[in-house]
Amino acid sequence: MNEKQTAVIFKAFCDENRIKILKLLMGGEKCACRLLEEMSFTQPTLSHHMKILCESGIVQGRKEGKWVYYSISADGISKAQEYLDFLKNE
Amino acid sequence: MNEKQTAVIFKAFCDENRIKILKLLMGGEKCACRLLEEMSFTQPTLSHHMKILCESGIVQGRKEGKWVYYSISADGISKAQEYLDFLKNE
DNA sequence: CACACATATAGAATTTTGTCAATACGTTTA
DNA sequence: TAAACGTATTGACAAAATTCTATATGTGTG
Repeated sequence: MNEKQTAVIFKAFCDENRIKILKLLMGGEKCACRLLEEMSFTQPTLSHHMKILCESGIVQGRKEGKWVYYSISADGISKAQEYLDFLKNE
Repeated sequence: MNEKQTAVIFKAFCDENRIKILKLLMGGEKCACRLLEEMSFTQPTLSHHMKILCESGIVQGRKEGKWVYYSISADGISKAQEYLDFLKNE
């Protein structure tokens, strides 16, 4: 994994609002509209953050009719964990 | 740990150049001047990145005479790992 | 003490990121 | 089919991050 790809993964965690979104998703899968209720910015901004979270692999989206349900991806987190393990044990 | 503090920790990993610096530090403690040789930016820019890495707790600096030796902090990485564990197991 | 060297800080320029309003797209429902 | 609803995209703007040059600070050396 190169430097750029690693940075993309961790982009998920370097913004305060995205950490808050992840906190909300810890309670389980949530639809975008429910996340929006808890955040203090507009719908396009949420959409932007969800894109970054999905690109990082830490979050996954599932479309169902009009709604998109987001949840935390254990596999995505594992990738991040592998990097930290690697960094620690050398 | 609040959202802001978490974001500060992970700032270490969300820039390509900082990932490269961490990679260099994986080989063991290195002085700033040696890191600078490997990077393709100026000395003040390195200084800036090292400040962010130290503030995140992922890197620690040790001053010796004119030189500053930087190394990876296992404790810092553990903090990041704790957060990822927390995120995963809910 | 004066100079050289390693690093840090200040301030400015540039680039990237976060945000919003407007609008497009896709799906459901009347 | 038209309207309503949830989400994504576009484009503009503001804020933050990255980078540079110039300079300051601190430390060792002649």
